[in-house]
Amino acid sequence: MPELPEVETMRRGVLDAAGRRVESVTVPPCACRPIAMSPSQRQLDRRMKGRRIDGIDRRGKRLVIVLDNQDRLVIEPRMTGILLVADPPDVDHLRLQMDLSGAGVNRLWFWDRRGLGTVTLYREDEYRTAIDQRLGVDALQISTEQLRQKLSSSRRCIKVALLDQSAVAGIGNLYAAEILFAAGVDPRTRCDRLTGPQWRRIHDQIGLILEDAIRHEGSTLSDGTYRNALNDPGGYQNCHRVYDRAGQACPRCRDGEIRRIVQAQRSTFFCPRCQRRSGLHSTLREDFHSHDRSASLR
DNA sequence: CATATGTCCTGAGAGC
DNA sequence: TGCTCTCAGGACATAT
Repeated sequence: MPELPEVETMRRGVLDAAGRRVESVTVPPCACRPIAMSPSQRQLDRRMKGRRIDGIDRRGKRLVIVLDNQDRLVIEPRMTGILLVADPPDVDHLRLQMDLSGAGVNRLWFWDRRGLGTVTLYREDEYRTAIDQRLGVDALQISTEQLRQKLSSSRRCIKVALLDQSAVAGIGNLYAAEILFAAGVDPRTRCDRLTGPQWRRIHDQIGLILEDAIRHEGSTLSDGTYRNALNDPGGYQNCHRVYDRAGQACPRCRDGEIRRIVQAQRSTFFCPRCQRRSGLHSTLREDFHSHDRSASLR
């Protein structure tokens, strides 16, 4: 389920494509129905052929390929989409192929088992209105004050609000759970009841957890779907402390059990002992956070 | 306006 | 063994 760390890993994995020219954009023969693509493959090919790739950016969970005429190809991996320069896990779910000029990395593939991903080519002004203005500040760029300003008047639970891409872009279900655990905040806390220190801890942990996950090249869950551009699994799944660990002992307090609840039709995992609604926290909790920080930087 | 719910999709795993 | 059912959660459309 690519979230910010996985998409950032994809971006880094295909950076070699920058500076090359697009030779063709095609849909490989595959058994699946086509993914949502706009405009059509024929139009994509026509508009991109011969263009130089000026940059490969990321905004939240979206990968943005910037062409020399300032058109932008936006790839949304959603649940199972990945970008590859190596051979794909199978050829049955290849959705798009981009052939590039030059030696070395001269082919990019978008592979997506479930096919919920999308590929869209925007002109510069379309990109501004459809992507730039609709998405919140990237989770790695947002300040504590910006985060607070966006969410502190909301009545939603903090876990649900963190998934709102128009507030802050890049956090999904998995990292929301890990961030709130590290921040010691109960995921059911309403945004408008969070204290200043809680907002600060949440903001700190957004940066620390996401950066740590990027260092580990993202999370490859038990279904093995997520891969980096070389088709290698990530490593951050071994660092998860609450996600998909219901019933296991809490890695911090050891006594409590990780609980699974459902919020907005999505699983939330947390430790009821370590994650409190109250803004007050004990000395023990401070120890937890300083320990947490050094662990994250390891 | 803010917030909540339904929908798409495929394959893994559970239960019988 | 093979069938049916449920679930995973990204983003958006529609409903409240």
